[in-house]
Amino acid sequence: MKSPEQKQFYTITELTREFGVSTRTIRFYEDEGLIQPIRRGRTRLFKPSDRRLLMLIMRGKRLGFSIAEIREIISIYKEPPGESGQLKLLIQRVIEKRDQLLQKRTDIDETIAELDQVEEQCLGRMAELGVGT
Amino acid sequence: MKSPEQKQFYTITELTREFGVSTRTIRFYEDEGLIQPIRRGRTRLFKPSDRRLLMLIMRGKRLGFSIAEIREIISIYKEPPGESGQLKLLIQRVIEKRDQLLQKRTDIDETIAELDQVEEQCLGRMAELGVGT
DNA sequence: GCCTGATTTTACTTTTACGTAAATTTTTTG
DNA sequence: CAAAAAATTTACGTAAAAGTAAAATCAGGC
Repeated sequence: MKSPEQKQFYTITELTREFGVSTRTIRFYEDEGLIQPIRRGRTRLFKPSDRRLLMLIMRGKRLGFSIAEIREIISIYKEPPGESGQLKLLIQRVIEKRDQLLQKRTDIDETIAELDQVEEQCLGRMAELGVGT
Repeated sequence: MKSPEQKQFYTITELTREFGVSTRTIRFYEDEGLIQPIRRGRTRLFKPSDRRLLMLIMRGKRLGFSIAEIREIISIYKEPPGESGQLKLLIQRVIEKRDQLLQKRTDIDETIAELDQVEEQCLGRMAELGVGT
């Protein structure tokens, strides 16, 4: 059995529905060089690899990365490990990005901890008032 | 002994240096109602509480939250737990924000895992080449 | 008390990430 | 094949988050 729904190609509107964005947005990402759908005539055809790139892009957006930063991240995945000097550079870039992400995770954990405190206070106050949750 | 460097007031330039932003940025946050420094004449004086708010703002920015979203988060902390209905609403808002943050953390963990893989491949390739890290 | 540098206000500009509209294909469907 | 629906190109518009410039004002040191 093949994996579920492994389509050859996706149309632009299929992808706008899946990711909840407009055609303008997807074409914008193409203009920015983040994806390169092939063409049949003028119409764009998106391969599964384009779809995976879109998933990466959306994830980057959720994390507050700019298009430029998302481009960097994508290029890290693309880079074919070549010559030794390049490899060292690539590792440097990996380390940088990971540090950024670790900082973000710290920020998130702190914020969640604070929100937990607020919630606890609320629940305590509600218990005092004799209110059910 | 008092805690280290507990100043009464900070000037705008002290804060720009500490947070690595411009005066324009700090005034912009004031215009947006995120902070409310007091005035001596026309000059702004920032209290430790304003400084703490700026820390919250910067953290929000690092996480890719918009000014509007940062305003929401700040207002969660400010909200004095009042009446029962309000408390329930506040808890709802806490839960929403926390869900957003948990999603972000998932995104981060996935991205870090992928970066780790890239790094491993690089290191493997370098070992093949007989190159030291 | 004046000079120098910091601060403020006002207003126009810029960049990013798309939105929107119009005119033109292109594709699909009856 | 004709009509409708979908996709494309081109171009201008916009909101958010500041940048920047100019002119005026203020504060602190000598």
